Amino acid sequence: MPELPEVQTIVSDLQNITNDIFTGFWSDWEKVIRDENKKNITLKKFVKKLVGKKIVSVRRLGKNIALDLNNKTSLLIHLRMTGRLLVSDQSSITKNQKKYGKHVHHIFFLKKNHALVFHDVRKFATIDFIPTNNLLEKLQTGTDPFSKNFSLIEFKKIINSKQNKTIKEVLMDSGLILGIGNIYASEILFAARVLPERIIKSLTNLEQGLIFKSIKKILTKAIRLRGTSISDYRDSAGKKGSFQNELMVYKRNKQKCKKCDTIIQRSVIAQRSSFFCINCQK
DNA sequence: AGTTGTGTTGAAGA
DNA sequence: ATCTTCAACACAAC
Repeated sequence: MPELPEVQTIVSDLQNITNDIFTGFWSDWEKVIRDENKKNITLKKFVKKLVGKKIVSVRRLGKNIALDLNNKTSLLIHLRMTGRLLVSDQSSITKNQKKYGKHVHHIFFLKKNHALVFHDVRKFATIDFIPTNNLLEKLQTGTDPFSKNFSLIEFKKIINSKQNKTIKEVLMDSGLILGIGNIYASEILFAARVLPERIIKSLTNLEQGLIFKSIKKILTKAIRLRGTSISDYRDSAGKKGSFQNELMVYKRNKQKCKKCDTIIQRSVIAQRSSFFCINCQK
């Protein structure tokens, strides 16, 4: 679930740990810890590089969380599907403890906040240790919807580079636009009154403008409501967001449309579930 | 009880 | 090169 609004919420929460210092690290799934060339780093090496370093800033880069350290390196964390980063003030979490919670796979120990606990059911999340200067070149090349560059003209240029793709695929292509996943793609297209299967070249100028506006509107609202907690997503205090209460179509197939009572349908586009109202969207 | 679907993304295969 | 498929893993729902 962590798409842009969820990652943004966590990054905002993690401003609390800026200026804190790493005192240790534990992991039982070290294969996801890598260097800038995506090569695995041994736990020993990683700990040695990390301990004593101060967190100088926490940033969102697409769906990634960057923790910048005071030695010109950064931890680039991607939560993938089920990752959670929990700031713990429990002194009960100690380095000597043998067993943590069932799905806790990494723990960063901190001087002031005790610990940053990394919970990940499916173990897909990644931790990359990268020189801060090389961070941007290691990332997806798409434009962030909240960057200054993301104008209507730029948006049109981006989507029209994929004339024969469906609008839903293009919205979710992180090489083009950053941060939109399966949930928000469906919600944005409902707000824009455009069906997800529509091919780019079939979209009118008006529809492209509506989709552009809906991207900002839906993502902004979702950030305000601290994200969508359907299954795994939690903020850094372990609390749920509340955008799941505002979903118009996502996972609402066979239910009535909140606007017109038509039954919401599900279809598969590029191997991903898509949800839409055949009456509200054209 | 076995099968299917799940938020992501990059690596492998065509 | 560029496109599609699949693997990484655990679990819930059917």
